[in-house]
Amino acid sequence: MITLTEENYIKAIYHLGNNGEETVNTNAIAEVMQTKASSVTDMIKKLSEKKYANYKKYQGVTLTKDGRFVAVNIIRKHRLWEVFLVEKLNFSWDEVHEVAEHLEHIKSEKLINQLDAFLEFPKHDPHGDPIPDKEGNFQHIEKIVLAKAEIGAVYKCVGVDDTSSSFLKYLDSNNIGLGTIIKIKHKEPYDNSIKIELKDSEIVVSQNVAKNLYLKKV
Amino acid sequence: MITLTEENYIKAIYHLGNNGEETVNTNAIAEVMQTKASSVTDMIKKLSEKKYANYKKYQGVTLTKDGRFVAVNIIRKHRLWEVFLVEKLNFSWDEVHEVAEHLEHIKSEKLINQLDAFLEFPKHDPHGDPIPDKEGNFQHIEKIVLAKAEIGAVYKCVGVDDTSSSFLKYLDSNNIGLGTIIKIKHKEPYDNSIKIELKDSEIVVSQNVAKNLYLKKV
DNA sequence: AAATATTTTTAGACTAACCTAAAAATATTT
DNA sequence: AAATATTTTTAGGTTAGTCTAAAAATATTT
Ligand SMILES: [Mn+2]
Ligand SMILES: [Mn+2]
Ligand SMILES: [Mn+2]
Ligand SMILES: [Mn+2]
Repeated sequence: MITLTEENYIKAIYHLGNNGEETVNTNAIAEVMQTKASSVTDMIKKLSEKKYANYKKYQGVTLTKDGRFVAVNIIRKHRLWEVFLVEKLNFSWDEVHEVAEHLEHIKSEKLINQLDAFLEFPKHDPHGDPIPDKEGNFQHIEKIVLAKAEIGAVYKCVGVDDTSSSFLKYLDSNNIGLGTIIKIKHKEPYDNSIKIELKDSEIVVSQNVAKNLYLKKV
Repeated sequence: MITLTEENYIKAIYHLGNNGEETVNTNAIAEVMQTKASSVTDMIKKLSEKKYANYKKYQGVTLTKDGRFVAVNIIRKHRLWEVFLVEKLNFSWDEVHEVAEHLEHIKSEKLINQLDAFLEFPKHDPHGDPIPDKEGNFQHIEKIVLAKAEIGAVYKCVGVDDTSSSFLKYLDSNNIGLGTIIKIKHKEPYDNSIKIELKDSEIVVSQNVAKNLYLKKV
């Protein structure tokens, strides 16, 4: 049996370690989990005993194969529920994350596989993130961050890094969504802001925005 | 803040007390919650402090108005999710209860109201139980139990008391579902079994079955 | 390479939800 | 109305997940 709290730690370790590849340290986990480092140490020990994590004192933590599988499965559920909320229940993309944080812990194979079918096996969630299949496989989406885009080139928006409501609402208010086509007009060296051309407007976005919006060349 | 465990106790008290009307005693709660009486006492005290229950030592417990509202809301969520599972995800009526036990604790007003709309405001769940609206109101469904049906009369099946998978599968295997029309042929005084006529068969059901199937005269 | 700073772990405590065993209250028999 | 049985509560303990404060290990500066 795996608890809800254990699941959340595993997911945090997976994301912090760049999809379960790198070692993650205690303080980083404490920060995203909103707890103290000492609590994290306790939990890492437990995850290690349960064979979800590899842990050597003072040396950080990585996920085992089992741990990665747990993580990918929770992410699958999270993202499928996000699609459901947007596609079927008329949520907007800035409202789904919070609810999906809870729905992702419902344990029923049949539920999630039927949901997947009901949604017609979507490949990405409302933020452009890939949805793992039953076996835990998913494609890496090709994308670059707006901050590193070439001047003059034309791109399609394919994802966001920050999924906070405030960022997504900002994008909404500037008519930027997944699929939106933009052209890079100018990069301002002074503050790293970027001027982009949209369908019928031209706007300047801050470095902060430029670091959180993913693009693909068209 | 109300915990998942508190919610489950409140729901149990509501159901045991005949929709929050009657006093419920400690042992009865312990039985349905699968815990010990001493744990129940602890929890009742907590619910009483939080104003969800009225409690006098040794005198059993009733729900307050707040407590009943919590209960009805969880039941609303439970039953809407059951409808969703059957109508949209192709679950059968004997598979939904378990999953709904978890889904009923997801806390999001918007989620449940949108789900309600998506399902087109269903009035009952897959077991014939009424679904409370946003305000917590629901109609009492008129029904009698098969055990008390009149010989010779014709009825429609409108609900079940036992929602266990084994009972529901038994009904399935005998082609009895909600909406099925039956005629009462004979009551056997020896063991209280009842002979009923279906569309193209005649079967004898045990007292146990007769006590768990609800009917309405047609 | 020593001193200092940072990170991580340990030690000991707290709360929620549970347990067992014993005591107290209430209900039922005699 | 006593005696007995049943129900409920209390007392004290356990586990998961958290905390603070202090100790230990590692990293960075001087
Ligand atoms: Mn999300
Ligand atoms: Mn997402
Ligand atoms: Mn149910
Ligand atoms: Mn039901």
